[in-house]
Amino acid sequence: MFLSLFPPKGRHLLVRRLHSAKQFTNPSGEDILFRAICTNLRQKKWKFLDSVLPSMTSSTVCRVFHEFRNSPPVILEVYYRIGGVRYILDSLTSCGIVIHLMVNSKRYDEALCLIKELMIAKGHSPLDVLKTLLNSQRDFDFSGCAAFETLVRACTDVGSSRGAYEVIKQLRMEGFQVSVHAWNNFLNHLLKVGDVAQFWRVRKEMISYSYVENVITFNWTIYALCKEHRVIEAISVFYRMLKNGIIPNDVTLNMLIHGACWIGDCDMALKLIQKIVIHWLYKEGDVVGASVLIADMFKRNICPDRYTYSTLISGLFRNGQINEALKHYTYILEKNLIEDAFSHNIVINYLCRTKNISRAKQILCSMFVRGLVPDLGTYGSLIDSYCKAGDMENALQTYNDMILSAKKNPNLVIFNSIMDGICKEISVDAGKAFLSGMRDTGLFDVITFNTLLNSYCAGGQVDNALNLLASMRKEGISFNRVTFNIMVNFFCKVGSFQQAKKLVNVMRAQGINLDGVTYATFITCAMKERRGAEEVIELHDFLVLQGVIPDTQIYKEIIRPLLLLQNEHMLT
DNA sequence: ATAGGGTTAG
Repeated sequence: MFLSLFPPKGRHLLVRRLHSAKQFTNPSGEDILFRAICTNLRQKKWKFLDSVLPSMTSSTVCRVFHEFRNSPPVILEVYYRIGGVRYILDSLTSCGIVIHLMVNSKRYDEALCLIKELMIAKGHSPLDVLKTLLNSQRDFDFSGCAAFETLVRACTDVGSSRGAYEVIKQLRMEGFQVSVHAWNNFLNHLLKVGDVAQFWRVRKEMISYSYVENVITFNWTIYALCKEHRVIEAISVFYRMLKNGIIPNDVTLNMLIHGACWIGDCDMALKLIQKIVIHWLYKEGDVVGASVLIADMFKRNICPDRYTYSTLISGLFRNGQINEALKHYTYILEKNLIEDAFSHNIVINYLCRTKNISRAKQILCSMFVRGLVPDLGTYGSLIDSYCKAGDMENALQTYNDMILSAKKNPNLVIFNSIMDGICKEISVDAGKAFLSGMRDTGLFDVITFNTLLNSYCAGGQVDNALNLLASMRKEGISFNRVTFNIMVNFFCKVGSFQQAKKLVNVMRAQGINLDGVTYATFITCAMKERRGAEEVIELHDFLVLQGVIPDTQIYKEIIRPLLLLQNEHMLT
């Protein structure tokens, strides 16, 4: 088999030389191998690679890539034949070439994978990878920003907001213009991880570079304002959008409805639904060419859809307008406007949150009756509420029903719910075993680890907690705010406020902002520890200086009285 | 590309 791969002439000699190349990794051996590979590749004799694979080092691969740098198909073929990442991971140059080629041939997922491996398995920083990509772009005449933008995406995928930002900044310094698309993706990521403050900074920066916002940018802006309950401003952004000649779409409309529900103005939401988005525009009178735009929206069939109604119902529940919510739910049931499980899930989830699991189960049954298949969200809500109620038996029963009767495979969220239930209701060791099962399925994330970490901390198992943190790092799972909050809580609870403060510094250095939970953790622990007023206030000052917005309730109930007391003291 | 439900921390 080995022999048939060689050209007949001189076959014997080549095999012998190859054989010695295998045994003695001297430079000439590698040279012979390299030349043999090149000759065979030029003749498109791919199978030759398979046979010499055991003798190929990453430096040979790198030389081959360099040799064929102007023949992308050859390099990609070699890359796949040698089995992908592991043979080239040691050589940043090879990786740079392959990433560019993958992106140019629109194999984004594979490029993403390779970049992530470089960062996770090899520990290269995002800026290291960028440098490599810039070098190979220069050395091999690649063009465009697509490879760099894939790197940004890889950073956000592994949870490194800071890495993504650094890459974008560095690219700017190198004179590259990242696309609006890439900025939008990054903005989306910041909203996803809940870093609204950073969202605003990045958006401002993007505009300061005179990027033209498109409909997606505007939609994210409206969404961010709605999330912060700044609906009036969201509406004014909507107007600005019209003025800029950017036609809002159904997503824009649904986001505004979302915002209206958040501030409890469901009437406004309803009006938006009835598209009264016209009367109202004319009344404001400041919209140039509104009629044209609105006519266009009509043409594009922007009307209430499944998102609209589920957004509204969910908003009503959140505002405590239960009857209103149920009224709309019944309405869409009667009118047969429901196409999927979503609206049912919202009701089920409300019932679960209010510990009405039996009624939630009734809705599940009614879904079957209506011929509507419950989805993972339906089961997820039920399973989680059983777990939270400490009823692992029913949680696992529902889990089995889902798999056996509904033939649905659990997803990450459901695994995480069960993980939490197991840790809290069974044992942390059982949780650890469950994690290894999750690892086997490839479904685990930072939440999974946080859940187990929290259990270790709650049980005072410091060594296990630290080991878990180390393995997170090894597997490329970035710590998030919750990870830090768990550790801060641990240190505060054992009275090591100094350690907890050190952690806060690490958080800040990693670009993770503190939040109300961090604040509440410090202050409530200090109170429980019966620390003196002076120390508690000092902690408060420290946190405020770190940029945290104090939790309103804690500030009112604890800090303000302490400050008043201190003032009185100073006066007397 | 973007929007609705379900997972971790006080």
